[in-house]
Amino acid sequence: MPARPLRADAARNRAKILQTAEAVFAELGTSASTEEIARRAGVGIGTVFRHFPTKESLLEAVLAELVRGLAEEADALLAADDPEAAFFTFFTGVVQRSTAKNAVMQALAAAGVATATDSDTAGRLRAALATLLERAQHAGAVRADIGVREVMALLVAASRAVEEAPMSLEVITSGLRPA
Amino acid sequence: MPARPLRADAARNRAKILQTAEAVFAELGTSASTEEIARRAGVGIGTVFRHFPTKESLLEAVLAELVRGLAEEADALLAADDPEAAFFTFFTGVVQRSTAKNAVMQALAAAGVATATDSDTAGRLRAALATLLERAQHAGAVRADIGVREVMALLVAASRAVEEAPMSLEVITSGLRPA
DNA sequence: TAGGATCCGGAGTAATGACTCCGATTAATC
DNA sequence: GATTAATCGGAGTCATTACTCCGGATCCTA
Repeated sequence: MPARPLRADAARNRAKILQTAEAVFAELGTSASTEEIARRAGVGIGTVFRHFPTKESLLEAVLAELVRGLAEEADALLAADDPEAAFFTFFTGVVQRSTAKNAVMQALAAAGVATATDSDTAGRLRAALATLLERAQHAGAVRADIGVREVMALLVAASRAVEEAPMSLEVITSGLRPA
Repeated sequence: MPARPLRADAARNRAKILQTAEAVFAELGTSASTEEIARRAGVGIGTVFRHFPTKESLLEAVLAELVRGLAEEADALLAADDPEAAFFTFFTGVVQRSTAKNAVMQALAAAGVATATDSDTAGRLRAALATLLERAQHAGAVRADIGVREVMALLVAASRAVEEAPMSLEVITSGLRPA
């Protein structure tokens, strides 16, 4: 993306910071200090702020990474044969894997997804999810009166609830099925 | 509760602070500053800290108030005839009324309810909710494989999801019904 | 209504956290 | 290996907050 490619050490640090930030935000919440992230990443604070001039921009970058992962997953499932399995695999998969990522998921919800992430990726996720949903609805596996918006809200809700009571996921997915 | 009753102005201020704090936490999140609360309540910062020596203690007090309200509501519904209506009235009522209180609800969930509140009130809520749930389950209106823990987790989850997508409440309550 | 106990207000303190700056360091190029 | 431009590290700045302290205001009692 930048006109000149990053120097080797710069690229290494940038990746390390991003990866560490994701872990720290997940563990300590989005209010974790930038210094903590720098320490764990093994770099100076200055380095963090050169790559991400603002704490918010760092959060956005982490979010973008997350959304990209989700989008890839959804894309992959578009090829599946069984629309019901595809949809519910995505749903439960995301929820179960996000057990530790709730702080970020929360920020994701608050930011409305689209605004915080580069809209290409967010759009891809949204589009893939929309297709998964439509197919599942068409196959009669998911109630017809909800949209992508509801599914995303319920994804976030389920992710949190599952931490408190794992059975919640079952309740929510069962609620997604036609009455 | 205190050996000596509070002076009139002290009692007035205490109540005003509690009430203001609930509103501010709901509007700005639990990270809202104590000064903001003091300003809106029309008292000095010192006054806030005399009544609640710690910000955390203030949050706990607000939480206790909230839980007390919920407990009363649940108690009131114990007298109802129709177990199904009683349970779902409580559930949807709490969710819809909590639209603005999510920050506190969240803290409530994080604190595990029982720890943060004086356990009497929390216990009362828990007991009343347990009864509502059991009766509804006995009447075949709610799936039998969940407990109070799940219901509370889903209450919080639904409260958040409803803000993003109102239809989510429908999905979750429908998931609570037997398969 | 006077006296004393209680309570109030808000300037001040200490700690924390986001962000800046620049001398030291390192990677790319010859 | 020498040069230079990009990058790094972390001490320092500024703003924000939770919390303290005490002179003055307010309430209760006799």
